[in-house]
Amino acid sequence: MLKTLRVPEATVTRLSIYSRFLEKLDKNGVVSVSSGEIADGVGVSPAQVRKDLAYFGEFGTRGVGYNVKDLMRYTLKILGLDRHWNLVLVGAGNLGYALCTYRGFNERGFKIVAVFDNDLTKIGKKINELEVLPLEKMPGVIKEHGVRIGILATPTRAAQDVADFMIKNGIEAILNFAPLPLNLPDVIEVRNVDLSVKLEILTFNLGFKSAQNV
Amino acid sequence: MLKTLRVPEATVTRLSIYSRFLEKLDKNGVVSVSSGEIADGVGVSPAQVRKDLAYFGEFGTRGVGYNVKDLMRYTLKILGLDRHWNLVLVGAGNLGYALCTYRGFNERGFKIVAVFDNDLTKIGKKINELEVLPLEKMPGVIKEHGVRIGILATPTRAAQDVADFMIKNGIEAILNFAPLPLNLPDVIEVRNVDLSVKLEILTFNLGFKSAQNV
DNA sequence: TAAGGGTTGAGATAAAATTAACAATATGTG
DNA sequence: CACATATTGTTAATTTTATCTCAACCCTTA
Repeated sequence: MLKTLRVPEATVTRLSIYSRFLEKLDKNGVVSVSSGEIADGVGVSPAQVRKDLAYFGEFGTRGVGYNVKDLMRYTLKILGLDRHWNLVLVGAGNLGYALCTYRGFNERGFKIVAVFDNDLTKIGKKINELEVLPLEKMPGVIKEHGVRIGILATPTRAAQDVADFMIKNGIEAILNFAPLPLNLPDVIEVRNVDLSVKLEILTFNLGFKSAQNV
Repeated sequence: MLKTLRVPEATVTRLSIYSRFLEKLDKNGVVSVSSGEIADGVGVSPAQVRKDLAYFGEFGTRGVGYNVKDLMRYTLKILGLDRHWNLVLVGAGNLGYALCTYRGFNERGFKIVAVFDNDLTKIGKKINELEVLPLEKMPGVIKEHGVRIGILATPTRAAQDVADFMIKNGIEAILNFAPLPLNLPDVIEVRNVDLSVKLEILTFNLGFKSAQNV
């Protein structure tokens, strides 16, 4: 069914944005939408929207546009969000705490089922209804909850070891918040969320702007 | 001096990665490095490293490579990190708290000088040595500390209004953690850190992988 | 039913980014 | 010094991504 050959990652990223925008439209009772309206809503071109969708099929009606609810469901399905995903998180520091309590994950069907840390002062503490567990409990949790994705929110120095440990226990994909390039087998999907990189894009652009004015 | 015409954003992103890698090499006492070693270290191709650097000048020596300390300084300078940047942060929730205490910002020369929130239960509380202030105090803080960049870590519903308020008070660039597209003047630099988008890239890829196997 | 306006999907075109190739240059060795 | 090896910077080729264009199609209205 998926006629996907190779989908640019930028397309997947935008699809995620489209789908959230469509959810908002749907919540507001909007029934039909055009590529131009989606484009305006999320800040891309209408052609881009249509091209992105074209990787996966034909979802609209010529002369009419797209049915909001249908397109929302299609996009969610394409992203693999027509189901729930159980996650594990390692690192019960401030960032780990924030991620555990982040509403945005739940809204998209993600559930953190366990939090791990090796810091004895953190083990046993509660984050919402979750108790912080020692790393050694991870294998059991992964099996029990069918976890395929792990979130890495440890200090930088621990990140590589923890990532290796996750993989040894069957984790297939890692969302990495530690600011270092992980060295992992190619079959493992890794995406980095580097909190300061985007800040540095801002400072680069501000600096460039100043230079232009001189 | 900068022979910059138009630099791809991906190049700036990688530059940020390179510069952190170079800092690590420097800390480890490494004096000289080749584009191939940088490439291996951060997971890109050697040609990519050289091309990226070529946007900004000639920093290496043919047949030899790059001086680590020099290249580190050049990359930091290009990114605008040869100075300190004062930031303001709005939203004293769990994410705001985590960002305030995030070491990675400090390490790169960023300093959050004030935290704002309009939630009366949060105003007055302390995050490290910073007191959470009401939004109305922002104009003064921005002027006093020469703040040009704001971090937005509010709930989604408040994000647009807060962004408008920041801009009205002179903020030129925003790092937005709220999962919605902000509608702002073109002169304002905005970058979004969407915590769940990258998770959705992972689920997309996991789903796609399964599909391939069928 | 015919005409006009709107919108998609897809192929053609253009632009941008990445990779490859190689001349130029440095170092080390006999 | 001559030669072999290493590595950059730059140009060209390739690949990838985005934009443009327009036929096909839907809907409304007369």
